[in-house]
Amino acid sequence: MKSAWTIIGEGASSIFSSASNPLPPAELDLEATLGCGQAFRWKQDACADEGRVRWTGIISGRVVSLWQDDATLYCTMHGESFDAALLDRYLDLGLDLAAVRREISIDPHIVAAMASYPGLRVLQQDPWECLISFILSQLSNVGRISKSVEALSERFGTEIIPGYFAFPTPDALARGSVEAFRAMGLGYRAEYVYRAARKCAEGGTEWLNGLAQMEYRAARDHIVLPLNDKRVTEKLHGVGPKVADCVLLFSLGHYEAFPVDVHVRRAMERWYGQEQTFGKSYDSVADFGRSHFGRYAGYAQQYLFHRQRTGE
DNA sequence: ACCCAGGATTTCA
DNA sequence: TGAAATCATGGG
Repeated sequence: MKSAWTIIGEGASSIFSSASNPLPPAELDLEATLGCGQAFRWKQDACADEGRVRWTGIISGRVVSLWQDDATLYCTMHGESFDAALLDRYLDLGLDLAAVRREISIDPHIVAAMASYPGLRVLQQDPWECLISFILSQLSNVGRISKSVEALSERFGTEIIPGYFAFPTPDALARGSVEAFRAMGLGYRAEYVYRAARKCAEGGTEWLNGLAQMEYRAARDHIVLPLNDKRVTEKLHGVGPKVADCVLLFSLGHYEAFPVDVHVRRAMERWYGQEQTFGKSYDSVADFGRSHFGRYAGYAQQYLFHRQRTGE
């Protein structure tokens, strides 16, 4: 997984550029990628350089700003060094997006979905932050999820520079409490967050990161155990198949994962309901998504999700 | 006041 | 295996 892009400059105002290897606009659409609801901490800068929209967020404890023009992606990263590998991994720049689009272009509906924002990329976020974010996502909405993640960061995370907080480590969150989380408006998800924090504070996050090395289905079964499984005491609470799929897709490189929420179910029934009758179970939709779109089904899912939410 | 939200768990047939 | 009730709350 080596990036095709080169880096120019170093330090706090480095430029992540494509000078010797131009970045096709269709390879990265910042607005679609950072604003489509797969990550929750990116904000558009009100005053952008020369009228361009700039996005600022936190990647693994580094404050990062991104903007672009026709052929170049610019990046500034707060701190002493410019970590190109960090950005490369987060944006998954080693993945040939054009090849992915080609591979999932197997019907008019998905082609139409991709046409509006061909540069929408699936991110590869920090698994721990991704896990908590999507535990918070259940029966919620993108705006509220963002507020909750931000609130947790401000209260339990380290302040990197004034006003910018790292997402809290498992240890930091485990120093909180269900009551405190509730008071912050997390609702019944407060207990899920606290238990996940305790588990990862005590047992580490290696087991979570290690899921990237497994086969997709084995990885999901490792997170979501059957109710009568004897290892149920080790189970994460508040993590069912949908949240698991989000974590596997958005942070662990499992492009086959096909998260099915209300929007995706709606989209699937709307555009594929003729050829396929979906049952009520989660996997009746998710399995069809995988068999229909193949190994990059997760990408198809994200395009359909985005179209269903923003399109007509 | 009413409905919906990037669902999961528990209960009961 | 599979419905149905329950969960806590902000935002439209």
